[in-house]
Amino acid sequence: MTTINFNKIEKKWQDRWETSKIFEVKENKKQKYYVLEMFPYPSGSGLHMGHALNYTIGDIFARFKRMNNFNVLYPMGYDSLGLPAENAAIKEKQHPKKFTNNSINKFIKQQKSLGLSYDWSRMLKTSDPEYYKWNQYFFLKFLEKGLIYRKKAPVNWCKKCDTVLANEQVHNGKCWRHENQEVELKQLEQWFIKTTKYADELLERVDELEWPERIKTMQKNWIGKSHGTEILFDVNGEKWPIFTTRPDTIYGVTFLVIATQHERLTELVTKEQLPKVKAFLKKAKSTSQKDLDALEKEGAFTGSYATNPITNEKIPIYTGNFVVADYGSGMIMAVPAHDQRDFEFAKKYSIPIKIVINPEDYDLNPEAITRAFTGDGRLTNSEEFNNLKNREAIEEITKQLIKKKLGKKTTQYKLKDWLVSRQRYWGTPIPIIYCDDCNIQPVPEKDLPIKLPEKITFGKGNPLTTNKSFLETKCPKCKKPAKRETDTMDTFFDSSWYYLRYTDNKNSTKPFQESKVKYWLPVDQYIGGAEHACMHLIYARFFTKALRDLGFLSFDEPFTKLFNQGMLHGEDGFVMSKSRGNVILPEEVSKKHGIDTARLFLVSVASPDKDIHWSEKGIEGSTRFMKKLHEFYLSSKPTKSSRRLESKLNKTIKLITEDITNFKYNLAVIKLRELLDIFIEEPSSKKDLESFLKLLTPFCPHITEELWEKIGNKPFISLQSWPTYDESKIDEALEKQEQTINKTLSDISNILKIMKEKQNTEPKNIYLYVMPNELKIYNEPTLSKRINKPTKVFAVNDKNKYDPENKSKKAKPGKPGIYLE
RNA sequence: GCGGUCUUGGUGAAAUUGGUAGACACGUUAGAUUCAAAAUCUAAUGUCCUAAAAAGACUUACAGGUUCAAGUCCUGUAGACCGUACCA
Repeated sequence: MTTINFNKIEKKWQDRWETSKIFEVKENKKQKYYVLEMFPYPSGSGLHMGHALNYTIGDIFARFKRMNNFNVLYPMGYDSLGLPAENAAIKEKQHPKKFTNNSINKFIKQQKSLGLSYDWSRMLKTSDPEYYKWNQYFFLKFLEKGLIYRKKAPVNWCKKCDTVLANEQVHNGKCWRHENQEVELKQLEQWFIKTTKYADELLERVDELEWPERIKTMQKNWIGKSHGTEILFDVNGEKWPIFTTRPDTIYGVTFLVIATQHERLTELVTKEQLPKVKAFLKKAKSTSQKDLDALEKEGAFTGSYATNPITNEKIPIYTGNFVVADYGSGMIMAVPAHDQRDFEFAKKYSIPIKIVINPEDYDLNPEAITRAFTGDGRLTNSEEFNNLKNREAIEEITKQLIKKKLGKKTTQYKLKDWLVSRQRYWGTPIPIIYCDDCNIQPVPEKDLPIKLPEKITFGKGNPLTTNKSFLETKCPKCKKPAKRETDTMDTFFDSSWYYLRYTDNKNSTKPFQESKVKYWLPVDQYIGGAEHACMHLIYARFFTKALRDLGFLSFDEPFTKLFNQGMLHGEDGFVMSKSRGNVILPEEVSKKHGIDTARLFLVSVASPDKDIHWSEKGIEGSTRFMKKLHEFYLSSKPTKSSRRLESKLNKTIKLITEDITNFKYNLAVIKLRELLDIFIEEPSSKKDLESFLKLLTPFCPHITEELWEKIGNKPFISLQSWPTYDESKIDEALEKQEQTINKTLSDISNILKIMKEKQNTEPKNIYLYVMPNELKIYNEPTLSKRINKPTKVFAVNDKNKYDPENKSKKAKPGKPGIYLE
């Protein structure tokens, strides 16, 4: 038994790949293929097996496409701006830049040791001013185009930190650093991008994407287009629009509810009600929807009233924590009889419940109902609309509202405009200057990038607000002293266009050269987790469309195909993560088993779109395979391939090609295992031995390079062409026969076992009775050898057969009668 | 609350359009090899009935339904997970 020095082999080939630059690409005449994994946030703890799985999935695909003669762009970069670096700065007193660069270097080293075939010359980091300069540039372009505006929006505020907290930094309504400090909500003027301008296109084009259906459904629901009616309610002499999909229930409206986070809530709160409302608002724990839903459905009376435009009834306005501020107008008309949440709210605050729709077969009793009736029926208590079917009433009532100029038909989206302002240091500075005289001024393009100052103090507020050298500047218009914007951009801005920058990552005069983007884009295969279904993937799609309309691009969708990999779980069954403490490090696995073994194991456990469970025992199976492979190739002597091997090989090439194309790597590995066993049993030609290595090389690139060289070839197998198959060599009948014979042999051994155990007899001769047309597939010497007993085979219609117990009657097609004596 | 996903042997899992459930691997057991062990090889291995299944019954979280046929489609129940807009 030879031991394989995996690590030596790995190092050897990783070095050779790097020095020969074989994975670096340029635009050429070949057909391009762009494979991209969602770039990582370089966390301080480095990458674990879960990341390794993600990149292995992409690397296999990139290697496969490369061997199929595509010009493959396969780059890697780092989403290196963001909260964790800043948290580390606060907690560990380390500068975010240093923290980030250390993390990136660690990531690169680890990724290289996984044997990933990236074009490293295209690497990018979003924390590099040469990158975020273009964030600022695009921000200004969007501003010019009218895609950006300012509006008040709530933030989580910690008094002790004197700063805004991310939802993640709020734990049970308390600050992450100050356990006793209740988080407050504060309204701040912030920057928004009009993503809703593209809502329709984002929705419509979902259908043309080759993405998993569930992701497409999630996106559609996230955009959430719905048709309805906007009704104007009179509040203190002003018309407030209210969006509803149920104008048929207008006669049943007994109160209005405004969102607790509504910009104009305070205008509605009367002096008398102020203390009550304030007390209620304090219960809000953070701006996150999750936290909001965890709260009991509650509200408070604002003290104001509105007038129902149809009935002219005076109805109270409440504020409630179940109303979403950014949807519709942030205020709803409540119909307790026909909406369950309104019903519960009305019960809680003793608000009247008025029935305006009855089911077809009986009348509801307002005193007796225990829940809202949300089904269809006929109108009641609705004056001239009584007895109308409610579906028709939606149309009729809307018509009348339009006639009276009290409402209109509208479309609403759940999709909100994108709040890009962040009150943090480690992000792209928003290129805006505030001047007392000239107001809000964009930074001139020639002054970009606005770099983050290096000398800063952490711990109290946003470091940018206290940094004079950053803050103080001159107004670009009147040249008087002015102040810079201290908000930075949401990092989703960075990740919305990075896939474009890879095509031209060193360009210092433009974000990218149009011709390069035209050659490489769109991304043919994007790979990443389903957690990005709604946010990153919508922002990136939006960005593409916005840049298209600004004349930078000439395509509509950034990611033609999308693959969602599953998550890696540790041996304890939980998702692998540092905080769980169940991480497996690639370095350690590599030392023990070799990285090829780990790659093979990771993709063979289960279908890559499902969650994968790591198993220290399970990887042994892959190790055995690698040893078997290595040993076989070192001792193999090429001759001429047998028919059986040729059939199996050609069929396997065909099937594995399909499997890899469909990301069914687990099935491909199974076929490779079966194929190797045939190679071990049967004679094979040099060409076929080479084909096997080619099929395996996307999965195990190092050992296959090594064996490719050992059997007398020049490097690199990574640059070889994918094997083709010859349909005429695939012999399905041969495989069927093999199955039949195996089944028969297993039956015989079973009978032998029983006879030995129970009767204590050991038959000497075996007789098989088979269908006459199947006679040719049973080879007597082979059978005798495999059973280790003399075996005779008869056709059931053979008059001279030896069959004392008439077992030939038992024979069926594919299943012979068996007699032993 | 809204939206999405999952549940198959002792374990990880397969099952392309609804068509032989459990491929492949781990583990376990037995045998071979060995002074012995490890490694390797060979065989068996869903559950139950049975002396024995080559020839019985049952079996894909649970309860129903559609169908000649359901792990797969539909309805409901239970449990687990993901996203929910300042984590990326």
